[in-house]
Amino acid sequence: MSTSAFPLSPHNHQACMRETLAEAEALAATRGERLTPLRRRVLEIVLESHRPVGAYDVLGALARDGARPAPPTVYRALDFLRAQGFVHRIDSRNAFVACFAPAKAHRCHFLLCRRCGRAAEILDAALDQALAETARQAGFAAERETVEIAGLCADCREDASAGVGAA
Amino acid sequence: MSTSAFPLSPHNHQACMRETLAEAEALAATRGERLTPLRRRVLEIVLESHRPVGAYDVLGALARDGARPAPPTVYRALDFLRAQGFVHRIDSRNAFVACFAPAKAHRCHFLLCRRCGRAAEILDAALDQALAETARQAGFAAERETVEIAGLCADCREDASAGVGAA
DNA sequence: GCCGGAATGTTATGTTATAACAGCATCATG
DNA sequence: CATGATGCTGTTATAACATAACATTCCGGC
Repeated sequence: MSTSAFPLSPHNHQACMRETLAEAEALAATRGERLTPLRRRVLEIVLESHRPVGAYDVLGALARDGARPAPPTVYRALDFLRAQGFVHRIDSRNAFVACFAPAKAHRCHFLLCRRCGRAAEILDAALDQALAETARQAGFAAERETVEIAGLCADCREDASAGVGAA
Repeated sequence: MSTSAFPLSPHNHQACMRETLAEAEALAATRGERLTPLRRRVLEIVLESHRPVGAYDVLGALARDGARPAPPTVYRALDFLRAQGFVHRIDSRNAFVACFAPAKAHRCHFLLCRRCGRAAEILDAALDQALAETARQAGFAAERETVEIAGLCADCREDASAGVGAA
């Protein structure tokens, strides 16, 4: 019954990934940018969950593919994907999460569940407005924002209270 | 003429430091916590500017004092100071900044100027409210927030436009 | 003096990220 | 086809940030 920004827990993630990947490919083509096999593979790896993954986790996944790239290879691919808005960085975790709506221009604000580990992108006009107003009042020219709210998502709150005892 | 959250540029920083340090000492005493010489010295080092400093910068400063502590010493002191609210962590920079109002309970939201490097703490009820409302709508139980807005502070905007040409 | 807990010291290592340069692929153009 | 420009990837090395695990010391209360 929650109006959660998180994906429904048992959603069809295969379809979710496939569609997002297709969207990224279309966007890259439109922009004349090259979503090379390596970049595409890195994006797939990050898309595999709705949880932030570390650069070295990506490195590990590539290693399991058989390639044995060094860190710069991964960081370069991630830099490209970030520049395209296909992936966002979670500063409070030194990790990266896929964007599941790369076509929409948006600010990158997140909810991070400490229990299930999922990251949800927030799209909230009132919050955007409040941030803009805060900067304006200080005479500050905002260029980039890091907004990450950590806590418990709706699903995990329910599970936790169910686990403790009375519903 | 800006209502800047940043300190006035040529403020009396000696007094600023001294007062904040005294406030921290009083708070620690009240709480029965021990602001030892090491912790106090680390706090002084972080207080020396309104810019975030890295843990290894602190380490360097301690080394110049003559002590040669290893990283855990610095991280432990910083952990203590953070727990007391005397220092905050800037996630987007892996760095630490002093709190100049440690007695006031507050959420830790920052403006970060990319030109002068200063960090300003934001105290904005409307922003707090918007963040709370965003979480509430998602059924999310917020526990900690990282809010860091990077850009140009009012002083640096003026300098930059002055530098370019017409005032 | 002695004990217990907190603080600090010490050693080693884990984790995240980038600099610098080499090699190779792709493609437009002569 | 040769050529050179550009951009992508590979490789080596190292920088920057952070913590685990255990030893020692400090300090107050008894």
